[in-house]
Amino acid sequence: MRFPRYCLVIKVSTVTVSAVRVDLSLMAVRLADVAKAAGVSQATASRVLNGSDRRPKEEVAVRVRAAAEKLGYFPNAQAQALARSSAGLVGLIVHDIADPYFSSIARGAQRGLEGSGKQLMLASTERVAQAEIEAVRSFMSYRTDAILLAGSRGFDDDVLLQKVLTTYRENGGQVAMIGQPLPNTGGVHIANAVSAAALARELLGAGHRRFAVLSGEAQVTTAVQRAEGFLGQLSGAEVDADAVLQGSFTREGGYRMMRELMNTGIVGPGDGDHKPVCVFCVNDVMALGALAALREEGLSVPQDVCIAGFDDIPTLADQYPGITTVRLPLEDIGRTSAEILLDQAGAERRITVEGIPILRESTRLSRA
Amino acid sequence: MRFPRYCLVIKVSTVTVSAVRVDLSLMAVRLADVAKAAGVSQATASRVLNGSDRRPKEEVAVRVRAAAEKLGYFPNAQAQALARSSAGLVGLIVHDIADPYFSSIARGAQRGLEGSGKQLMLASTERVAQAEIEAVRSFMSYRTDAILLAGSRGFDDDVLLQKVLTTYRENGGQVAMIGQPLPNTGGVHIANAVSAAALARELLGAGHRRFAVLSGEAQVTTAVQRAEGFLGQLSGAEVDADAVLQGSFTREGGYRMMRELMNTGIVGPGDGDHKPVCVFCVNDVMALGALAALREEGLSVPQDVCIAGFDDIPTLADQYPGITTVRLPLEDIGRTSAEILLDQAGAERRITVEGIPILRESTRLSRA
DNA sequence: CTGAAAGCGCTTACAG
DNA sequence: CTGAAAGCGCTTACAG
Repeated sequence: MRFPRYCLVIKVSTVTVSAVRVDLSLMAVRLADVAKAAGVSQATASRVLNGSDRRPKEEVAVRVRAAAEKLGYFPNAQAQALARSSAGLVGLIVHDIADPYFSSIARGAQRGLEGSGKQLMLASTERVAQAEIEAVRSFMSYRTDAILLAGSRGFDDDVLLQKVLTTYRENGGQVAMIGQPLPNTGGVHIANAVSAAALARELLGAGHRRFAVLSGEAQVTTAVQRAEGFLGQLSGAEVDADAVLQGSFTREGGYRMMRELMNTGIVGPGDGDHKPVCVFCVNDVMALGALAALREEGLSVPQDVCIAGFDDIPTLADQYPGITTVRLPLEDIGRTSAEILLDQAGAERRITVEGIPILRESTRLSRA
Repeated sequence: MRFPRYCLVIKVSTVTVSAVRVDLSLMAVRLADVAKAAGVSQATASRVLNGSDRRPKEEVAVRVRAAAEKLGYFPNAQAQALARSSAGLVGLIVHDIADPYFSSIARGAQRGLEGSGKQLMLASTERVAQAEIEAVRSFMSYRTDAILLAGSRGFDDDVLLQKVLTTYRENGGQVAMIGQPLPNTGGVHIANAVSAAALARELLGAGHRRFAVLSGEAQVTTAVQRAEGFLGQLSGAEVDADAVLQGSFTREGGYRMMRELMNTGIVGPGDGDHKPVCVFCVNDVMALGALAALREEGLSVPQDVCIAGFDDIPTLADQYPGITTVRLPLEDIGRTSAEILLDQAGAERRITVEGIPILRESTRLSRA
């Protein structure tokens, strides 16, 4: 948005004559214009309009507000940011805004910011580590008051990421992580291992004895923790998984690994004698991909194969049969982390949330 | 992010001694610091670092870049915005970022901005007209270069919204609409009526003769246009819809209206003699809600009832049976509208996209 | 090619 | 309570 510099404000209004619109406004109204119109100093106008501990006399305030209203004054947030050394901005970094996991969190974050006067800047990094770091840099340039980082990250990226975040914090920026925590960083931590273990316990309790696990890349901490938590619980019950695969932490990854499970014969049409294998996918999106592979082969859930995910993304509400998962209060998580950031004192506050296993049709055993 | 004002930069670095980290950096590095370190004027440093038509000598440039790198300089985007009268920001306003329709568009918009150096500001308005206007005001304050408005809006809100957008444009801001166009506004226009008519044509061609339409609020232009386009095509074929309901343009709305359809007996278990009713929901989310209602009553799709939506949100890929819909290239739409904004000359450019009917299982007729 | 200086639109000690 | 003035960190004519 470009505002010409040297010109007088004639009048801010639009005159419509038939189909012809004559535009009379030439530039944005500045605080100085409002002050002049109200017959006060710029300092006073600022105090009336944009908040201050000093409260001008009500009579003056009324005049200023009237002038601002009449001229259509909008404070220039950039100038305010510069003068105040605070931009009123919060940056949110997600892997993919089109992924329901992240868009739910984003919605929560947006809600958490409501009424705070802060605006959200969004960066969707497409899971590229470099893009994530670029996003942090950009947010630093914009002097965002805080940065919210959502999603699991790998060990390797951490060095660079941490370095830049450290710089950010040294300059007074706040950081909150969602999901996987980074050292010295507050936010909402998801108890992946424990929650996955709870799911395994429920599944065992429901009578399952045959399992497979579809996990994500070895560097994706979240994937690893979920898989390990799940497997740990199994071995505690003296149960071994038939297979543990490792692939991409995405829908496509779930699809491919399930295909592999079918190719190797670990998963196939039920013979009525054995219990179906219960396949734990370390996130819901992967479970959806796995399901697509099963459907292509005409295998039915839960008769031939049982399936479980993790996250309880909103998409699952429309799945039929219902898919067993671990419920995470995604929107709340987003909201809470925004609130943590807003709460100055809570800079280092860290909250841990445990997921709740939800057993649905997809893991229902027909025979005891 | 708060930067203390009166202090010297000692050194920007982090010394790690075993587990103890000693923080030596005290404030953000300014351009003046870099200039001094490199032994040049601030003007020269600016030209080297932040772009300009004037190109300083390479030897000097090298020195400046080295100093910037060494000190860890980050340009202050707010100051740049103030000096340049351009913030490098694009505002995106959606109804609900957690809705796949909007999050797909958001992803596209983000991609369209990639490499342009522009950052995205996001506002999710929860379908509250007032929030939408507030978002525009806020974006105006931040002097965003452009605003992208996604989603259908009602007639009533338009007056206020248009007024504020007009002010915005008068100050040089660009505006693009996605979906429903506003007068004098460029962007990506969705040909709702035509596309819905095309769907009706396909459905008729597939042998359907009994229809019901679940539409959105009367003020939601998109809903009205889709319903009318669909019905218009039917009457052209001398077919009357059994029912046309009007409710909320949401998943919940679809659910309720389908319940009503069942209560009034318009939709029910197939008797094998009649063709099932084909229910057209004016968007996919509504179709999903309608489907949920059908499942609760144990009705099957497409045997008892056929169903069709509109949008082809990514969620549909995981529906089984597949749901007939009208495909909109959501991500492309977002990307294109961002590109339109980036293209200065194209301020008033308007692109129209037609949806493509995709017939899937949910409308398959078993008998010819 | 390079630098001194004004200006972007605000806020906020500091005086009055 | 109110105002004059300096300052926030940049960019960019304007001279040299």
